[in-house]
Amino acid sequence: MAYWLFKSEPDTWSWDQQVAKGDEGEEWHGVRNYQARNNMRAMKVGDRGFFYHSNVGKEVVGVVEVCRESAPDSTSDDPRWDCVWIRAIKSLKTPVTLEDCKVRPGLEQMVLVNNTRLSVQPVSDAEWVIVCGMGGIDP
DNA sequence: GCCAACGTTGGC
DNA sequence: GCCAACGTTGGC
Repeated sequence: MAYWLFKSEPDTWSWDQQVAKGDEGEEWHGVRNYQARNNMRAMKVGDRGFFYHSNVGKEVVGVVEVCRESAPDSTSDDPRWDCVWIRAIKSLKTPVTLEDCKVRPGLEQMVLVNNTRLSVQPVSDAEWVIVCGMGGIDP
C-alpha cells in the first residue's frame, strides 16, 4: 500500500467538511498540476493519505483513504485533468504542524518540507509511521 | 500583504 | 527549443 498527502486550504475545503462527507467521500477536484495529477493516477483504492491544512493551520489533521481511482475531473472540460476520490478515516489526536515536521529527525526528505508547492505528494512508509506517531494514532 | 519558488504560456 | 513574462501557491 502506498501513502500520500493531500493539501487543502481550510477556507476552501476543510477537514471538517471532508469528515462530514463520511464513507462516501469526495472528489479531490481542482488539481491543475501535472506532478500532482500523476501522483493521483498512481493511487489505488485503499491507499492511505494525510489531510493537510495549508495556509491556515499548516498542519496534518487527518487520515484519508482513496475510495475511487483516478478519473476525469468533473470540474474541468480539459481531458488532461484526472482526480481520485478520498474519504476521511480518522482525525489525528494531535495535529502535526509543518514546523514539527521540519525539525523532526527522519522527515528531512519529506516532500511537504522540501517542495512546499506540490499539492498532492507521496509519503514514504517511514515518514508515515513517524507522522502517525507524532499525531498520536496507530499507523 | 509580501514575496520566493515554481510552473505554464507564448513569442521568437 | 529557448527563455522572458506572467500567474499561482503557500510560508512568513
